[in-house]
Amino acid sequence: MAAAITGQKIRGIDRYGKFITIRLERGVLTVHLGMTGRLQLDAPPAKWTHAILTLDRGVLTYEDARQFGRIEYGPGIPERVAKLGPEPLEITLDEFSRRLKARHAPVKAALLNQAVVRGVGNIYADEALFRAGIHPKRRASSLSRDRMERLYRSMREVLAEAIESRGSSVSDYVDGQGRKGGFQMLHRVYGRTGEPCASCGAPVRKTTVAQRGTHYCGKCQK
DNA sequence: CAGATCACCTGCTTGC
DNA sequence: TGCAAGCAGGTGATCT
Repeated sequence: MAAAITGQKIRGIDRYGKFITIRLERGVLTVHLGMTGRLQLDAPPAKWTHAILTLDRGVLTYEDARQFGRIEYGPGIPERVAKLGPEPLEITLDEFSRRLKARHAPVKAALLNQAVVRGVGNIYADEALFRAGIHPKRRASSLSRDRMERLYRSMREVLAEAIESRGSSVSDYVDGQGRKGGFQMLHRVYGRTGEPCASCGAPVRKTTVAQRGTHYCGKCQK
């Protein structure tokens, strides 16, 4: 990969779901941060730095303690990435409804499934379901038209607000400039197990859906 | 084919 | 204090 990309200019940087795509002159670097990956400019090499890209101005490093992330290089984005579902901030309500209606899995599992929509992760699935008043284990196909619309709006609202707050720093997340995000302050259920629900006061509960920790209000979410 | 389960890793917190 | 277990922003392979 080093030999293939050396000397190429960076033509643009975009995002595709949870993937970061760095467009070069003859190919594309496709990056996924996994759980603990970080792309940083001018950060000194550390214990878990796996890639060092020397640029004309500065050094771009990839650091990842858990090593769940990856960097791929090819003529375009990989096929398995290209065929993921639509962007949640671009999809229409009708298309969103069609896709969820086709899923028998718990609605939270469907939201996390990147083939359904691309980009919704564990925090934002929990937060969107809370705002929509929908129980995470309810079958996606069982959602009424009204609930489907509430979930659609909540998902987009949560993502837009999280982006505005530059993400959620639950433990160690920092952006490319090394700054922590601020959305964790606005989480209503994620990481708030046992605390009173912001809406009704009942304690926030925690369960498991699709092998992921799942936070919800048993009283507000049906 | 959709859905469920497990595997991949390190590091931090919790409980005995 | 020490140590084992449990848990964490996510996919991807492999089962049923």
